[in-house]
Amino acid sequence: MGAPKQKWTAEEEAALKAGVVKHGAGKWRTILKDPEFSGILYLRSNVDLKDKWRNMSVMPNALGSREKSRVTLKRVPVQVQPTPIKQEEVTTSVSDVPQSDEEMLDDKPVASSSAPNPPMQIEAAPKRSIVRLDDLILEAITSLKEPGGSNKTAIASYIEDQYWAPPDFKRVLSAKLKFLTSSGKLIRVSK
Amino acid sequence: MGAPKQKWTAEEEAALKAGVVKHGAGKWRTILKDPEFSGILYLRSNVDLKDKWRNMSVMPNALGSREKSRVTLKRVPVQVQPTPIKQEEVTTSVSDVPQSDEEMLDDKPVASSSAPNPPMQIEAAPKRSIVRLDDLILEAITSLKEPGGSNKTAIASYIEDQYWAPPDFKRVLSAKLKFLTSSGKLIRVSK
DNA sequence: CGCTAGGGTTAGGGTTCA
DNA sequence: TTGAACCCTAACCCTAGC
Repeated sequence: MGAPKQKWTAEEEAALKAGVVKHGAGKWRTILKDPEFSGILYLRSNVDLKDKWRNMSVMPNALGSREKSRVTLKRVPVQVQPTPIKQEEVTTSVSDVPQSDEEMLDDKPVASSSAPNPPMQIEAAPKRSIVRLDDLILEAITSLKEPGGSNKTAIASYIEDQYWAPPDFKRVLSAKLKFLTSSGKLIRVSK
Repeated sequence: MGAPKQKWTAEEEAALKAGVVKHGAGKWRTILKDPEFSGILYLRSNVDLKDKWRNMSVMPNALGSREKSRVTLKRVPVQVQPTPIKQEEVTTSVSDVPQSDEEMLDDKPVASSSAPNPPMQIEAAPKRSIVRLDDLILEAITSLKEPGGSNKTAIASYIEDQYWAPPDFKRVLSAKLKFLTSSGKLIRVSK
């Protein structure tokens, strides 16, 4: 058969994201021919880009499928243990951040009054926006391509320029960047 | 719950084998739709076929040759790797179609004049080796010192001789050389 | 033909269960 | 503990419509 199956690397994903920012989603052939990305994506086809973008855009499990109380429940067994946070894949640049991330974004007054004994599992489903923010930051940094790392302001400007941002976005971003850098997920953010 | 685990019968296994002989491994849906087998395999899905074939293909206690590194590579620790080339993961999505285009690059001698790709500033993650591959190519060319530049086969041989190379290394190298020459980073010299 | 969108299929890691 | 059976889904294929 043909190719054994090539997993996308973080580098390639970053290039694709940057390419979409620059040329727009749907301009796969254009992105591929852009010298800025061809060096990284030279092994991929325009269709590969399209497919990858499609499943990158699929948000983590859309809730709603209540028809299965399946596997997710299963992984509760050991919960008393002070198990260290499971390490994520290291090859990712700004990876999906494990739980301890909430500190800055969780202001939500989730009104779940009569919860007798809330199962404080590590498992939940909240951090959608957090993952998203990681992606945006990555996108900003890769697009800005400033030697030595981009500064906070530039990153904020970039994101606000490309997307709609909520009123307190700067505060959130600031906290996020602080977390990412202090935890070693981002090398450094100048200034 | 739903599926109590359906053991495969000898008849089903025979049908699967015959199906693979007739249509080839990987053509699971095709096998399933073939009237010759659908009467027997009607309880199975294409995925079932694939899984069963995988199980059947597992050789008894094969301490697989060079494939043992798979597990080791799964989760890369956070640190700079001192080892030479380790893992490449790439390939075009070209199927078994005779890409005459790519073959034309074969045997074309090349000489250097290169420039490395700029690394990204996001975190010292184990990055995949586009840069390293450039270095290896350069090393090969300079070491070989062939007047007029080295051809692709010689470069591949040199690298494979000096380092461990993944199974589809030649394809990767081929694509890389094609990119480097077409983008002007390597100058092709007529033999 | 080349390209993109979108549905369909496969490959391979992971999980469950006897 | 092991391996067969089954699940999840990224990666890849096929094809209609332009």
